Amino acid sequence: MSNNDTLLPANFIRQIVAADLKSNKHNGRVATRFPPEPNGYLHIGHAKSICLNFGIAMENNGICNLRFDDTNPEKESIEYMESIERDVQWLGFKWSGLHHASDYFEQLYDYAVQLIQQGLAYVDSSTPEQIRANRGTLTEPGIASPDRERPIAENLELFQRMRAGDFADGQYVLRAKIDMASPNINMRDPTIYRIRRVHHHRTGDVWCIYPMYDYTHCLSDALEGITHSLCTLEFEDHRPLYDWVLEQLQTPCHPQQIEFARLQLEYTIVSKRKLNQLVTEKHVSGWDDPRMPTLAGLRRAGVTPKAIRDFCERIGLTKQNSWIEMGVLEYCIREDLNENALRAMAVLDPLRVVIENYPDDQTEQLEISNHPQRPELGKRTVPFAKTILIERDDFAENPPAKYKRLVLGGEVRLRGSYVIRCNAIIKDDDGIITELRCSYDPDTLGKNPEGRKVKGVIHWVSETDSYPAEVRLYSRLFAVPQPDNEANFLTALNPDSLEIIHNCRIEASLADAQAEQRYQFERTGYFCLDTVDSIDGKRVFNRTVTLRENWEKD
RNA sequence: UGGGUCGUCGCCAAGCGGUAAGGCACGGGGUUUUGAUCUCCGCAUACCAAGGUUCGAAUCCUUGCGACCCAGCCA
Repeated sequence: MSNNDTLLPANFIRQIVAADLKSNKHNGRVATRFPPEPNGYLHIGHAKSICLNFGIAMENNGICNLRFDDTNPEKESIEYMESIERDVQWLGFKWSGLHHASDYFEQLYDYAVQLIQQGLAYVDSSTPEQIRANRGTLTEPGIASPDRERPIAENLELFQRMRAGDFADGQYVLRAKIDMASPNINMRDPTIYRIRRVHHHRTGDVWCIYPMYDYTHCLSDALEGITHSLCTLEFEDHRPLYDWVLEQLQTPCHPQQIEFARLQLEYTIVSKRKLNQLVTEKHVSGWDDPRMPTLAGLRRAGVTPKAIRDFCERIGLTKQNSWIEMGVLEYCIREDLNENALRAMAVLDPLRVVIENYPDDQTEQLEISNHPQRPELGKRTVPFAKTILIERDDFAENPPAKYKRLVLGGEVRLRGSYVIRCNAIIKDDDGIITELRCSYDPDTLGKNPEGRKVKGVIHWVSETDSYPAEVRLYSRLFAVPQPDNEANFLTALNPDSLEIIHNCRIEASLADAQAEQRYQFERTGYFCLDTVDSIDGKRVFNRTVTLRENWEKD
């Protein structure tokens, strides 16, 4: 038994694979695949499936393919395909083979011909409406199409002519001949080929007939030698059809389909249709808007691949429909960022502080640790001067109970610097505080003052040796836990999901912040440079997640 | 009221007949130049319900109840 068996939590799929390995069901092979349809960007729900499929393969020295389920060219595109490849790699996985269902179109066609020859498929001229009407209902059996007993030779000729383009779109379909009375509606002679004159992003105009998912997926799995075909719960009813197709045809193998519950995350949606709607109706800036649950969005927000992988492991894997609280994802993000993000100071809402007893033209280059628990991450230089900026709400004229920041006549520690005392408040004509006059204790750099305790610590930047920046504070995109349950999910959008702050000041070391670097703006949250809008010297930072807040804000 | 699937702590989730793991959340204590981190402690006599089998049941059986999925020429 390897270490993995003791370190990784048990789940029912790991158990099935382990049992199959033990019984030598697939001659010791484990082969999985991640099979997205390229009709949208990958989201956090796909991450669960990616981690599962690639994870199962890696844990067992198996292989995992990336396969595009590109059988419906109407909705698919190259852009989506490219984004999917990019996102899977970013998440940290490397596929064994890169395949497309469209690679198998010729073989799929040949298999269909075999089905016809075996009397197990027929060309139907019924209209979509007739097919639906004759399918029966959940409680009543369907009735046979008049074409169901069409002679094999005729089916063969018609199917060949469907491919040749002799017929109009929709004029005929190829149907599997199974059981119109089956209690499982998927088995009531499902359509397996339709005529559609649509340009396919990979096969161009070579085909005018396209195979359906149920027919394509099982055969693609078999052709790739997949051992465990993992999919979500809604396909449980399709498993009999998956197995039926493979049982009728001579295929390289017969993979086992196993279903698991898809991810449902509170305060978000993972419906590609709805995500697409958010993009096209401009409720967000794009598929990579940092509020989107897409991998591209999470990446731009500063979430790390490691955090997402950790999340996918923590949430477990079962067949139970369940809702994961946002707190779990946030915990995973903070855990990684707390350990690895460089600390820095940024003042979001600056208030000027003049230190009256500090020399006018003096500037000190203070050395401050990049990480309080990890000295190996080094130090940075932060300039300190007579005039500094602090966070406006780190001062209170009328402090609430237990307030431990700066108050008139009180002391506070400037992080990595001196202890200062507030001596006076200066206001403008409207009564707005414009400046604080303070004094510093020169004997408090790197040590605590004697004879008294200074509880509060606040962050700051030098007024002259700091830089302007735009900071974008993101919070949950939706205001309700289950937006999908709303009559119209758009009404559940959180109007305050983005707050843009223009006049922030960041410490000098942040001037050359790198795109991939994650920072903790101390006492504020985790941030990273926005890769899209930080241009021409303009610095834009995205908040990935706040720091945990254990105290009651007033 | 056809078929499929699922019901263990607020949210996830182990458990696979021998007497309820763990994580998140939450509450409380300690450390701390981030109200962060870290750390210690607490948190299901109880497993949808009711019967039954057994020395022993969350685990087996029976009957209920509840939830989710399926009637695309989507995947």
